[in-house]
Amino acid sequence: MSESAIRPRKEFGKTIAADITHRLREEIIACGLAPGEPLRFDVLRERFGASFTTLREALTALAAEGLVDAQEQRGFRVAPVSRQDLVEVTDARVLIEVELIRRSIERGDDDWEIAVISTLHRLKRIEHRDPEHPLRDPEWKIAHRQFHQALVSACGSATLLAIRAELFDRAERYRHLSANFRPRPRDKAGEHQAIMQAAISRNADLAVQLIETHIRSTSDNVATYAGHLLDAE
Amino acid sequence: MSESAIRPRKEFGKTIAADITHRLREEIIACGLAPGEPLRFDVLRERFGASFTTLREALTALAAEGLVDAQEQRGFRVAPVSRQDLVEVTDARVLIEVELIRRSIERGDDDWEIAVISTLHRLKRIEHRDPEHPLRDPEWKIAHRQFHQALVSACGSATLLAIRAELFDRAERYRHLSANFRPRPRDKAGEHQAIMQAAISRNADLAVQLIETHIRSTSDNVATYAGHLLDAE
DNA sequence: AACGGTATGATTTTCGAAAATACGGTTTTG
DNA sequence: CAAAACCGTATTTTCGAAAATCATACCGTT
Repeated sequence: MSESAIRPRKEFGKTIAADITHRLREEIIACGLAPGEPLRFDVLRERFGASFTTLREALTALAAEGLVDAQEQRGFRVAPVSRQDLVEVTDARVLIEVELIRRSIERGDDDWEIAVISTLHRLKRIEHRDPEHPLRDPEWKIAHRQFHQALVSACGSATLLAIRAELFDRAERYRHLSANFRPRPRDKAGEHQAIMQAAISRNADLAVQLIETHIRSTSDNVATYAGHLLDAE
Repeated sequence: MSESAIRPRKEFGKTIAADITHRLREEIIACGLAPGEPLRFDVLRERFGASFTTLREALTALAAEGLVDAQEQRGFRVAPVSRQDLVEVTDARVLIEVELIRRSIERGDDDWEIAVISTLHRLKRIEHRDPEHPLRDPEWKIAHRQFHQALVSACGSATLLAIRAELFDRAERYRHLSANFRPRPRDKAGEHQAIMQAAISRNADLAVQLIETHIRSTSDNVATYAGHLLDAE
């Protein structure tokens, strides 16, 4: 039953507003819309084919997520980037992700172990198939996100998971920002493997330490190779 | 120059949407709109005097804050309450607030100390003036919020402060929920005083312990006296 | 009576026009 | 000459009507 010909757009979610929100979010994270760039309605209207009101709703939602900056009576713009913001996001991620990993290792059942193992497996297969700059590959991005999501999925708190997801998105935008200037991705595959093993063997202290290093070194990488973009604002 | 006759409403923020968002948030927190209650546009339209679109924008923003539940194609409703949600909110608050108190005590300067002392002073004066159920007094609510805000204000992370503020709002709704059934407020004044002293004397471990107890006992109170409302959903 | 499908009314969602506001360049005034 | 006031344009913000969708009651069939 192919409905793809019937519904022209609206790939995600039932309402147009939810779909636009999703597409805008993706585009901001991927830096297809540059940080600080003004988001004028005429432009968005043409680009996304939705009306003022619908776009406004999407922008409002993204403003609450921290990806868009709303200036009352003066429109919206893509949230600017800065060293300070990168530090804050990294810091908050460590605080929360560390706690969620601990809880997941404490509470995770068989399904959790299976999810962690299988998402890592898919991630590795994608990396093997195409070992170059992974951020350019949408499939890698999804698989990477799902592996990290699986790791914390057994924490038992939807509230903290939602907060974590927002911070993950904000951090991923910084990764994209530096992707064009980074010489070579470091050994992420190995790190992911080690994190998985620590988690499955219920070695919470080790998993926590690995995750913290993983997050911080990614952030350091961004600060190093995209530094010129962070100060220019 | 009294403009109050010119602009009929719009007390907070420049745009109507921001104002409606603010008023709706207050009303949901104060349980003037009951948890789970459907938010139909006709009703809201009459109550707040704004158009569909403007209301929709406000509801979208509040949905991102976790105070409103958006069901695609089936409208909005006030976010439901539950024991599970109360536990999650309490838990997340402890995790974050404890960390922010530590950082504030570490980094707070003279202005921070002054803010902590003066906000507590105002809170105590209001309590002294009118020592009965404080949640009914809007001034007490504001002063109470400002004291707790001041305590963490020197943490240095706008990102974490924003998350903390959302969780504070969600927790305050639960406090209102149980306010009508609680026999007598316990000795909050004394707790606040002790927290202030621990913070000012830079005794981080003590301050952290007091804050955690403060948050958890408030939550326990809610669970005890509003338990019937939490299970009924 | 039970079931499935359909028409009807209620409600949400989307749209583009209209009003309100900000921006930039020009003139006016002290 | 500098600063303030003005005016036209660009842009955002708000509105209510129109389209889309959902919920319910109704009807015919088994």
